[in-house]
Amino acid sequence: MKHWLLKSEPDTFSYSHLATAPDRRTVWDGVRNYQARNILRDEICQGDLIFFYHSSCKQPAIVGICRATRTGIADPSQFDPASPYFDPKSSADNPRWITIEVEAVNALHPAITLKQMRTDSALQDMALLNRSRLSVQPVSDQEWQHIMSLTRSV
DNA sequence: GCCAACGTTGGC
DNA sequence: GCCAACGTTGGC
Repeated sequence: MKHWLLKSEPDTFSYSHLATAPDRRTVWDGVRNYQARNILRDEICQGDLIFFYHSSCKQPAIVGICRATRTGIADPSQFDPASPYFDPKSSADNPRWITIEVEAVNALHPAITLKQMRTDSALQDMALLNRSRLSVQPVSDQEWQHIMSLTRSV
């Protein structure tokens, strides 16, 4: 099983939004970057565990864990003209944006802040620190285990 | 709000 | 296919 990291702006969709959603699940819509799409479409497998990261906020941090419950979903927002993520160049028989469904597993206490990760020698190769704009990222087994050792999931 | 990094668009 | 212009992300 591989590990991943998803970014979300908490003002838009926070970990607690996920944890209180019906079935604690949501379709991860709105990703419109091809590299991120390729990871969602080709690499994340059902059952994979994923860090939930809060970006563009006061304290950027990994705040929870979720699990990929379904894969290969055509992002419904690409077909919705009222959505900011509408893509007129996409079609139902050849959807451009493929995503996953995720389910909340646990919040992390404490959350692991970006600041803390930046100063942790075990985490210097993290994509988060080096490919900071990518909104769907791989997390190595070592990085995952290390971060888990710094916190407890509740 | 600023701005660096970097992805995308479109003219040529 | 190049690359300048432009748009977006996201930390600070």
